[in-house]
Amino acid sequence: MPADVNNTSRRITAQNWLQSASLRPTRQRMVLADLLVGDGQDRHVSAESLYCAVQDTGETVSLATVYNTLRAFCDAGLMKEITVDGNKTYFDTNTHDHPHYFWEDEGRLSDAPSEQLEILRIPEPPKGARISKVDVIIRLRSDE
Amino acid sequence: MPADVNNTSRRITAQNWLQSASLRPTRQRMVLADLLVGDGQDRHVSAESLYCAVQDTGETVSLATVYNTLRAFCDAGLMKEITVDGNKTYFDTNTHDHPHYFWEDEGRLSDAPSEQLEILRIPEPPKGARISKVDVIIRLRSDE
DNA sequence: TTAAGTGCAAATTATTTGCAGTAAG
DNA sequence: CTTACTGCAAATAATTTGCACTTAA
Repeated sequence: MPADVNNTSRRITAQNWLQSASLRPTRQRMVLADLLVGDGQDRHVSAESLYCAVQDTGETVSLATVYNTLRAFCDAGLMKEITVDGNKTYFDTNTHDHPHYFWEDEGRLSDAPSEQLEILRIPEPPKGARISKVDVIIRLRSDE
Repeated sequence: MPADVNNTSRRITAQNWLQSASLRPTRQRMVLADLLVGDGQDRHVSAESLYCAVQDTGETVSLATVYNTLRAFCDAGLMKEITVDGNKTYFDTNTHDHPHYFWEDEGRLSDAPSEQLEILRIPEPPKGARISKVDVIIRLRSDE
């Protein structure tokens, strides 16, 4: 077994994460940041799901602040917004371009193994335009 | 020059299109269907954009009916819903899986040349799940 | 001390729905 | 005739915003 299964040494603290984007470490932001990057795993959340996660910790952050803070994290480049479902906005702590699974039955988003995606060529951008992002979303349904 | 530049012979009439899905050819549906498949081109619309297109023809169809009818066309398999922007729902008359360009500046959706997209391998679905659809969205920004 | 952050309630926006009237088969 | 379709106005749902209060620097 490797020495550092959980990659503790490279784990980013909520504190550092906020600091790296020059965002003030308020109590609310610390609570959210901790839920988002506290264990070093990539997270995919909606405002609502994150709000529920906060409540499970016993802490208090208003729903409006969850919305505003997720926006702030995106503006600061700490997270990326992912559009998969017209009714909800999802946010990803992994800001690199990578494919996603969207579990249609549950409305849940997760990473797809990017090493299993091999794209040889993508359509080139029409003249006058450049590619800002390429989304690959693999929509899943549970077997019957 | 080829004999049939506009592919007239294969062009589907609004009438036939509705008929093929056993949908009653009401005046409103005929107006919308005509705008959607009348010239044999694939169309990408939002409820709002289609509603405006209707008004340009001088015809009248209520916005609610545009919404309901687009839903009905999707339910009948005549169109596909495409999710690219959390604030608006887009519909495509081309029901086959194919890549899209999304012009972020204008909020416009169009087909990307699918022959320029070469995907060698996509992540396999986790056990218990099957792939229902793979979306490839190439987001574009105008230069400078 | 002061600019930024927070929370509430109200506003906004896209879409859906209830229902009474209209039209297609 | 009878069931599906349409249109309006009201309902819904996710997200944003105005503003008075609080807090980090």
